[in-house]
Amino acid sequence: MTVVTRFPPSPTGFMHIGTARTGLFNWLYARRHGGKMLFRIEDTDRARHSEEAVTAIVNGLNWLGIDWDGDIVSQFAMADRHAEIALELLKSGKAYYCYCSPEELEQMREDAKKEGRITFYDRRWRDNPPSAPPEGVKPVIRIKAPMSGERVVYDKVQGEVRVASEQLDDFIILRADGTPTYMLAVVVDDHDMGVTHVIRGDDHLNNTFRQNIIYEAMGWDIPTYAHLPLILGPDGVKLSKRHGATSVEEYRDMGYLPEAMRNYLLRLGWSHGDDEIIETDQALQWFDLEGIGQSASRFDFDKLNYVNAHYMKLADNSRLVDLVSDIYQLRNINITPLHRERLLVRMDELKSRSKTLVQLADDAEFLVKSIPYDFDEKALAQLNEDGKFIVRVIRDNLSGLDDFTAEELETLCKSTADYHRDGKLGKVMMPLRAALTGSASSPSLVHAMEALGKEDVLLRLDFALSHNT
RNA sequence: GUCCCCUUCGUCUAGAGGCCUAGGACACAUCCCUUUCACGGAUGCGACACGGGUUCGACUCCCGUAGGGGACGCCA
Repeated sequence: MTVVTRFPPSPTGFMHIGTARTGLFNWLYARRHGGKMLFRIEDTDRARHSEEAVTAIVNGLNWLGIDWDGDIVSQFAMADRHAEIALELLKSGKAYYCYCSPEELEQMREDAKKEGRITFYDRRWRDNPPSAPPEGVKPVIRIKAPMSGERVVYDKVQGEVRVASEQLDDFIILRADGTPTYMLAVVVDDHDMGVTHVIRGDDHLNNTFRQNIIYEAMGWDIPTYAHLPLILGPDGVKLSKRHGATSVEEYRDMGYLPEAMRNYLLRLGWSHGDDEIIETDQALQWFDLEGIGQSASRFDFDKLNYVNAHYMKLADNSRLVDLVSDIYQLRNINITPLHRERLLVRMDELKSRSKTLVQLADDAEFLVKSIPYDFDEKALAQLNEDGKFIVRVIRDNLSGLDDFTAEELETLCKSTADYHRDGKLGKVMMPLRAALTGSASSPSLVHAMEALGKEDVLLRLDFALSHNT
C-alpha cells in the first residue's frame, strides 16, 4: 500500500510554525516511503476562505522547500459529496434529523456543565422524537454515536487511547443550511483522497474518536493516526503572537535559512539518537513515526540560532550575498556590483561570525555604506586626539604602499604600533576601526580594508578625520 | 468543571529492567586563541516531579498525588 499523507491547513492568513512542522512531518513521511502528500484547504466554513490566506500558506511551503502532489483541493468545493454521505447515513438509519433550537441546545449545554459532563446533547430526536417536526424549522443531521462501551484509538505516537462511549455525543455532521461540518468533511475527504496516514496536531486526538464513528458507519478503513504533541512558547504556554513570532514568514524575515528551519523543526519533537544536525537528505532516509516524542516541547531561539549558524557556514556564498542584499534593499541601501563583490570576497569570514542573516547584514553593513556615515558612541570615544593622531599616521603612510593587500596593511599597522604605541596593536587598530566602520567592532580590519580598496579607505579616513568628534 | 494526553539537566532530547557514577546538543561559567566583536577549541555546572508497589534489581513496568498541556460549537 502506498503511503498517502495530507497537509490540511485552515486558511487563517499565515502559516503557524506548528502547522509548518506538521507539514514537514507529513512531507518527510510521504517522501521517505515513496508516497504522496496531498494539500487540502480546510475551508468548510467559507466565510474564512480567502485567496490571500491560501497564497500565504503556499509561500510558506515554498520557502521551506516542501512540495506536494496534485492540485490544492478546496474542501468547500466538495460540499455536495459531503451532503450525499450525510444523506446516505440518514437512509441507513445511522444518522437522524434533529430539530433542536439554539435555545434548547444552550439550555442543555448549561445543564451539562452543571452536572460536569463533557457531552450535552440529550439525543431527544434520536429514536423516539418527542413530537412531530416543528413547522418551518430546518433540521441538522446528527450521527448516532454508540451509547455504551468503550472506544479506542490506536495512535502511533500516543499508543492506545481509550474513552468511554458516554463521553461522545451525537454530533452534527450536516448543518441546517445543508453544509457539512468539519468532522464529516475531513473523514469523507480523507477517505476519497485515499489518505492512509493522518499525521496532525495533538489537539485533534479527541476528535479522532468522533471521526472514527463516521468511518465505521460508512464501513471505511480507518487510517493510521499519529498525533504530534504541540509546540509551546519558551514560557511553556501555547505558542502565540505575544511570543513574538508564530508564522514562518516572520522567521524568514528574522534571517533564518529554510534548511535550518527544517532541521530545527524536525528535532523539535522528533529524534534519531543523539543526532542534532540532520540535513534534509538524511532526514528523508531516517524519518519515522517511532521517533516522535510524546510530550509538548518549547520553542528555543538559542538552539534555532545555533542550527542556523551551522547552515549559514555551509551555505553558498553568492546565495548569501543575494539574501543579504535583499535585507539591505529593505534598509534602503542601494547595492551596487562593487558592493556585491566586496561582500562576496569577505563572505567566508562574514558567514562564520553570525547566527542569522540579519546579524550578518549588520556585521557587514560598513562594507556597503557610503560617506557620510554615523559613528556610534564607542567609535567616537576611539576618535579622540590620540586616536585621530594614529588615524592620520596610517592615512599618510597608506599612499606609500605598493600593494594594497591585507598582508601589507597588517605590516604597516604593526610597524605603526611599534613606533608610536609601544607595540600595542590594539591602540592602532581600534581608532582605525572606528574611523572606517563607525563602530568599535567589525570583522578583520585589514581584510576589510583590502576589500574596500585604497580609494575608499582614503576617503573614509579623511571623512573621519574631518568629522567633528 | 468533565474527559484525554504528557512529565529525564534552564531548554531540546538519548534511554525499550541490570550497559546509568544517567549520554548528547543548546544555553551558562572559566580558560585558550585574538587588533575589536564574534567564530572556533578545551574544561566545568547541571536532570530521572513526588509517594507507593512489582522485581534479586527500576529512569525504564503498575497505581496514586502534584504539575503542565489539550479537547469539550450548526469553528476548523
